[in-house]
Amino acid sequence: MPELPEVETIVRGLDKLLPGKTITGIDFNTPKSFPNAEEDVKKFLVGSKIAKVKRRGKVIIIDLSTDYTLITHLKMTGQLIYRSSNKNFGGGHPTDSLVGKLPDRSTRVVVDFNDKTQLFFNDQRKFGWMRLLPTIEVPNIDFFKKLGPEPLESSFNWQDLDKRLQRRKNSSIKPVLLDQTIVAGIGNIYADESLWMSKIHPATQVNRLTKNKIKELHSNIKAVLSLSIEKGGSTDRNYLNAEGKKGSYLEFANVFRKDGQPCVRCGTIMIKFKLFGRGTHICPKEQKIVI
DNA sequence: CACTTGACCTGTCCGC
DNA sequence: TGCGGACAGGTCAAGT
Repeated sequence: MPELPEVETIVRGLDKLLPGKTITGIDFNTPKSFPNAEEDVKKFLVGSKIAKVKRRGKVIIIDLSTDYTLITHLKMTGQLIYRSSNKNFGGGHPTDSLVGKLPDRSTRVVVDFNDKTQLFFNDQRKFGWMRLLPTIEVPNIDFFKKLGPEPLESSFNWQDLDKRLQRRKNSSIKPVLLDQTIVAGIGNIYADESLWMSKIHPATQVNRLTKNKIKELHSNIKAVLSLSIEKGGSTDRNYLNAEGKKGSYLEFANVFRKDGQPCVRCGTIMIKFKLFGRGTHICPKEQKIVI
């Protein structure tokens, strides 16, 4: 589910809501979703205060005031939803979020705070996880060690992208964009969108891309991710932000889930097909494979 | 090593 | 309505 813009939206929401709160309890019963031993988690977590919520790539990092950190990967269907109270739900209160009463059957973890508010980690497909680890260990986990640069940092220039893409010069561009060790945070939606904007066929070999195309792709990746953050991310089916609300980026998408509709640039009917196991959307006229 | 495929899960949608 | 199959935004491990 969530890619960089969705994770960024959740993080911004949680960072406004959580810092300063003290954890008074935590409950989880799906070992896959929280692999630490329950007694360790309770011992190290209960009584500590939330210091800061941030992210790296698609991983959410919740720093505690102790030497511990809670990290979460939402994978396809994970949600982190904060609730100040359940008592208004089901009654149609105008400020209610779009989810119903929590916990529900996909709730994997519940964190309780001192002011009676709660954080729910919901994950229908159980691909996601939450882990508690010493803060000093966070940069050492495999995922972070191999992770590529943050595409929205101003230091990430087109030459960086070029150099990293060339490590996979015989591969098609789309799976390379999805590879988190090349660039962090791009997923299926924003790969399709940035390739459409750059008029690049997703199966094009990296070594067939001109420097100008890579320059264009670099700037379009930044543009697409920034616009989506501005719109609160993409809600296709599962995604909700920290307050349980949807994102509206898909209303502004040009190609993702737009198969059967005319391309806004040239009017050609856009198509969807499977590429390396992923649903892939293109304008068949403007995105041609360069041989 | 570079590259591709399948597995991990559950829910939903579509065609018969 | 029921049933089987395909599909879903992400990563890994295992295969070639």
